[in-house]
Amino acid sequence: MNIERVKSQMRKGVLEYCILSIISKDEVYASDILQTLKDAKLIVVEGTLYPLLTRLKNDGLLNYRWEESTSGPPRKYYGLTEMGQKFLQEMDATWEELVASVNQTTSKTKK
Amino acid sequence: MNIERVKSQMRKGVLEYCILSIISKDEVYASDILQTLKDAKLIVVEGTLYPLLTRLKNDGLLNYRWEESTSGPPRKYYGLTEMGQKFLQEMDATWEELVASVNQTTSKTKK
DNA sequence: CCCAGTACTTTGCAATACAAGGTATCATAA
DNA sequence: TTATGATACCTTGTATTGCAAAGTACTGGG
Repeated sequence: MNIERVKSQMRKGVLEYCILSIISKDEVYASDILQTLKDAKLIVVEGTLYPLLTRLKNDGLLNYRWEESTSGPPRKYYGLTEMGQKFLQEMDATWEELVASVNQTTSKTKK
Repeated sequence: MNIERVKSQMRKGVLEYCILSIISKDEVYASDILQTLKDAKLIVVEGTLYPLLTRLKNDGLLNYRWEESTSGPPRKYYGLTEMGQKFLQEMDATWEELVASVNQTTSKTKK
C-alpha cells in the first residue's frame, strides 16, 4: 500500500469528468488533452486516454473530425455531442455532491 | 453509460480515505461505518466494505479487537495504527490536491 | 427447535487504468 | 531513395477492486 496507488485511485473516478470538461471548452486532440491534464497535475498516459476517448465516443458523448497536420499524421479533433453536454452537467452535480460527502465524512469534528 | 456508473466510479477513489477518516474519529465496527457513509450519501454495501477493511488491516493501517454484543454475534471494533494515522494525513493532502486539480481542469473559463 | 435479526466472510464477475509495444504518417537529410 | 526522428493513434495483457449474491455463525424469542 502506498500513497501513489491512492492518488491513482482517486484520479480514476474523475478522469472522464475532466476529459469531457476539457473537450467542452475547445475542440482538442489527444495530445492537447494530455497536456492540459498534465498541467493540472493529473498525470495520464496515452494507453489510458485513447481507450477512454473511444469509449466516450461509442457512448455517444463525443464526436470527432480528422484534421491534417503540418507536422505529422492527421489528428482526431474531439467535440462534445448534445448528449455529452447534458452528461457533463450531470457530472458537475455529481462531483459537487461527492466533495460535499467527503467533506462531511472527513470533517475533523468527532461525531 | 449512465450517471450511476460515474458516481460509483468517483466514489471508489475516495472510499479508503473516508473509511480511514471515520475510524480515526472513533473506534467503530462495520455497521457503524456503513451507517456513517450512508448518512453522507456515500452508499456502500457489505461486500465492498469487508474486503476493504481486511485489506487495510493487512497493510498495517488498521487493527481491531473483538467485542461481545448483547444483540448478536461479536463485533470487530477497528482503530487506526500509527501508520494508519500517518497515511490518513497523506490522504488528506492528496484529496486537497485532487480537488484543486479538478477545479482547475473543469473551470468554466475557456483556456 | 426453528426463526429472525445481526455480523462477518467468500466467490465470481465486470470495469478499467496502466505498461508496453505496435502501426502509420510526415518532414528532413544523407 | 532511403533512413531517421518526431508525432499520432491503437492494441494487448495484467492487476486491481467495487459489487451482487450467497454463505457461515452467533443470539434470543416463540
